[in-house]
Amino acid sequence: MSRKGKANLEDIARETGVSKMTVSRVLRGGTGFSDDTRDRVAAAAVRLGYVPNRLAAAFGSVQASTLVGMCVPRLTSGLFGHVLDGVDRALSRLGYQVMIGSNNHSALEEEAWVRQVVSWRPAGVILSGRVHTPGTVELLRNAGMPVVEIWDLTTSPIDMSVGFSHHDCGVEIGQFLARRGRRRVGFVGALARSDVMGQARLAGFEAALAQAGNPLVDKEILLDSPGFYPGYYGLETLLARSRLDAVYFHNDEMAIGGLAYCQSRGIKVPEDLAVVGWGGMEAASVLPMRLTTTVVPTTAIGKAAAEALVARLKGEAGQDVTVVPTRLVPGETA
Amino acid sequence: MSRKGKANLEDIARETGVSKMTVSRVLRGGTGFSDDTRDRVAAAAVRLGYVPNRLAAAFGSVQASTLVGMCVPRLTSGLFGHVLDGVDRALSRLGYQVMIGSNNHSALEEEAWVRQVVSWRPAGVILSGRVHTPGTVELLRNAGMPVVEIWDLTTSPIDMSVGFSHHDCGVEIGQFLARRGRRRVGFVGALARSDVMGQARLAGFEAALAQAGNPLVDKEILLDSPGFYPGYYGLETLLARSRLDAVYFHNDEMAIGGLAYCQSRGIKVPEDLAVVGWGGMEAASVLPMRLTTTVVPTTAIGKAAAEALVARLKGEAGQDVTVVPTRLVPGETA
DNA sequence: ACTGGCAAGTTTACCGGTAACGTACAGAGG
DNA sequence: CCTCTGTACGTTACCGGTAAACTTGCCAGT
Repeated sequence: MSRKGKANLEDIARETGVSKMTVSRVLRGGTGFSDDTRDRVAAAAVRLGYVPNRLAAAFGSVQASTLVGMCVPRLTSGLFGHVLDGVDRALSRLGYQVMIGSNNHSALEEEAWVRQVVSWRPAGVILSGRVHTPGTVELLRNAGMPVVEIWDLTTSPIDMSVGFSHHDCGVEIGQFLARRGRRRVGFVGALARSDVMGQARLAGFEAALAQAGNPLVDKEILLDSPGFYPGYYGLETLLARSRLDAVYFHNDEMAIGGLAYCQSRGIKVPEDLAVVGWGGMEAASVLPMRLTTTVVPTTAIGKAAAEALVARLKGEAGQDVTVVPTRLVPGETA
Repeated sequence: MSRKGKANLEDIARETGVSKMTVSRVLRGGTGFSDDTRDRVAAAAVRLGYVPNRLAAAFGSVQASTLVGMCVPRLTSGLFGHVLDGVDRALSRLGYQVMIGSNNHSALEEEAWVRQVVSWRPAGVILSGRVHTPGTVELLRNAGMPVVEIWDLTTSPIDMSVGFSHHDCGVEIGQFLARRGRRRVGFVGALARSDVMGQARLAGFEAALAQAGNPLVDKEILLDSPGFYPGYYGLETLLARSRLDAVYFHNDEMAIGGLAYCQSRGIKVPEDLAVVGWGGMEAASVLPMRLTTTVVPTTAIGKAAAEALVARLKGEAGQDVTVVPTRLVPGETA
């Protein structure tokens, strides 16, 4: 055995009396060897406790990498956990491994991550969002590997895009509230400018409200991360400033926080105030009062992204832009 | 430039008029070169758009890998999302990359994942739980790399262990309910036998109740995954069978489902029925009624695991077993 | 008997770094 | 003037697999 005490192809070759290359072909399930050779090689591999070396494989030939990089804004987000799950399931079934990263909603942190991951020469990369630094784009273009941008659809992707339009989500809710006769509408958000996609929802929302003749009355956008407490206090702040009959929240967590505030102050939902969230987190559907929200097909997006990536790797012709539609699910809060 | 159109060390060396090795040393921030050489090499690297090749680096030398594998039971779990975040933050700050996997609470799936990840010759591996197949253990021992088992503490780890005792969590809640005078206690769980750690909590819970003289009256363990609906219907089934004054749930999601059931049936919590969860999910603390639960320091566990791993890699003496204690947080439901 | 063709291999030349070791040169010390 | 020492590099030999080209043996067809 080699000096590291670990068996390699050459050790198996020596054991079996064939060449290294034949062992390589057998272990990768290729052709060009007899059944007898196959069995002897396989037996020797088990006997010697051979562990394949994907480092050497990926290093030696350009297109042998089975590594895929995936970057999400925050790993603690329930939604992205499901996206990640969809990606991981689809890819691991096809023999790929996933290297993760998070960018904290920052294009700069994303570039830093891309720089790291590209140095591993992955087969492809999945990014979240459509906003990237010029450095990121250049790096990925030069690398010449498939790139899938998920979550926020873009018509001019770096390479491929899978998701839906955040802007349209906002429009849909704006129209929905207008149809329901809500006239004094507000918004509670978080992460300030850094969450570009939340901003897109707000922009669509404002546009739809303006179109309907009842522009957004007031908004409260916290610097915090979009959780329960910011929802609670954000609504408190907003209602202290403006009289409203409907509030659209950054996401379901914040909306639930808002509902808690309403309950604590005796504000009747939906009579006095309509509450709408975004995302479709599981908890929202078992609350005493089912939240009106936009359900995002998280796992499906992950799966579709993985499949688009692999299709491109296999040279199959796929579409560059895949729309995975969201669904407005009316609950009891609006 | 080389045939692939991408610059490598040799291209930079040619540009700069030094050797490949000197370029390598400069780019890795070593010693043995003049300031002038450093500047010229760095400039050439930028000019040629050099992208490091970690594949070659990790392949060429045994201890150069900056890859860490991390396997969790389910990527969709909110708790593990936070653990993953803790791991990722700590490791990426130190220049490591994380390769993820999920095993769906199955030791066999875990072994399949370990087999894949080990073939990338990572610097170390983080596993969730203490139950592994003999194949997994052998594979990791032979690989001779640091291994951290997190989440469920074990006194005889493969290598290192970071977490807490699930059994003790169960004991603590059992004693807590006994102290509060609950006499007819039940349990609602999920995932049947496959979630070994949930089983451990149940075992500790039963032991503590028996010790207190009021053994567990009844339990309902579903085959489903531990979510809101299984909590709802699990409690319904259990209460149809047995009269109870307290129920311990597999986790907070299920407990919240149980609370929803209580609300829908007019069961008064905690007067008629005490409800206790496990995990400390954020949503549980903003419900109309704060859930009594065990809060698990998820991010801290991830961070501690990452730090233990890196300490071992750097040859620093660290402890093999790190306890990250959980905290029983009494709410309004028990 | 000769040739062509195929299955079943072998041989060789890399891939891009890094460790280990070798060496040229400048300045210090005797 | 010569040796010694340290700095700043250069050279070489891998790491373990893969692609591509080449060889061998066997059989069928003419």
